[in-house]
Amino acid sequence: MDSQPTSPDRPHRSGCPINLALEVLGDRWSLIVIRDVMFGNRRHFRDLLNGSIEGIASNILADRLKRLVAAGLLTRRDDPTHRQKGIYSLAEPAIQLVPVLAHLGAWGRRHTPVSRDLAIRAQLLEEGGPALWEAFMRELRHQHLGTPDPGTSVLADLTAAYEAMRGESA
Amino acid sequence: MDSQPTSPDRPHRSGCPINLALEVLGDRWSLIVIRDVMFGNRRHFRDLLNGSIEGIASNILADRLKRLVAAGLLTRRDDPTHRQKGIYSLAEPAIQLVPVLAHLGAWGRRHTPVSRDLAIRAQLLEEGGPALWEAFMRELRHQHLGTPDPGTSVLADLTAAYEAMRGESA
DNA sequence: CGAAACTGATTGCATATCGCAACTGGTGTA
DNA sequence: TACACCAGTTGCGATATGCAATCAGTTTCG
Repeated sequence: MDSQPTSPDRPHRSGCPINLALEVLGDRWSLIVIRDVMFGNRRHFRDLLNGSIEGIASNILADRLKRLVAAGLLTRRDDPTHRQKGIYSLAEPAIQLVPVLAHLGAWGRRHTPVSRDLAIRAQLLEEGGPALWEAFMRELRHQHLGTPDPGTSVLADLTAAYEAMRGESA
Repeated sequence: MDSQPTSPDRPHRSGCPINLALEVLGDRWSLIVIRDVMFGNRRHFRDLLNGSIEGIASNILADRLKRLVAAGLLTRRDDPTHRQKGIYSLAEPAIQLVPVLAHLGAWGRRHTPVSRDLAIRAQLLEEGGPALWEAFMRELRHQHLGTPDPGTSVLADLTAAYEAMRGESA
């Protein structure tokens, strides 16, 4: 039984916004899972487990999904095509992490030894700026919350750029 | 002997910018320490230990300072007024976390039960936007890296607002 | 000088979490 | 019926955390 740094009943360390954000997201896996749901559109347990380039363990994944659902960042609903499967979706708070992830990616690109193919999405996201983030967030709301189709697809562009970059260096 | 999730010799989980950023910052204390150096201008071990509203333990603080110095986010120099003291300063990579912290604070303010007084700085930082962040970063470079005095002081404004808010609710 | 207070840390220990691998019980497919 | 696949759990050794006590060197002050 994995329990976590911030269990629902534990008192908060402080009322500071940065601290409280860290109490939810401040570990080595939570944002990785959100990233994979967001940019990789991985919606099932197995997708997230097998598609994880960082190699998340199944118990950690199970625990993080549980926690993130409890924290209101993800929602889970049954998959109608498979009785056992659950479909995980981003909730609005997670969608509002787009600017955080964009800046975090930009920082990583500048200050850590990133690989070229994996950095291209961060670069496009950074260069697109707040306008692109907003478009992306609209798209995520459509995909995950069922709001009207915004028409454009930032995600497709990001994925295409990544695939192109991957093909190039292969 | 505390060692840490990302020791210098351990291979990286992946070359993804977000992952690599998380390998440096993805724990419950690293960004708290950076926040306190940045916004609280705490430059000594004891300042950080005693001033910590979240109550960081001394061994964790010692370990994080060591790690952050090793990662190039902080620098440490001897204090000329006290042979034993070290003065910790933000290095450029840490200063470039300002937008990340601003967004993270904004997110926390929106989606977690923040306290009013501690949220005011996040609010001002959010409302100020990128222009204010740049001014703040120039100020941090002056304070921590010894670049020319930019004249303005964002930090003073943030601190004053916090003090005012604290006095109000007292 | 010498005691007391303060400095940046370190140590020991109980508890919690992580990472890994094996496993469980249920489901879809042929 | 057999088999591959599914979400998720369990057990366990290694590692990290939280807490209190402690350490040795430094400064202060009588």
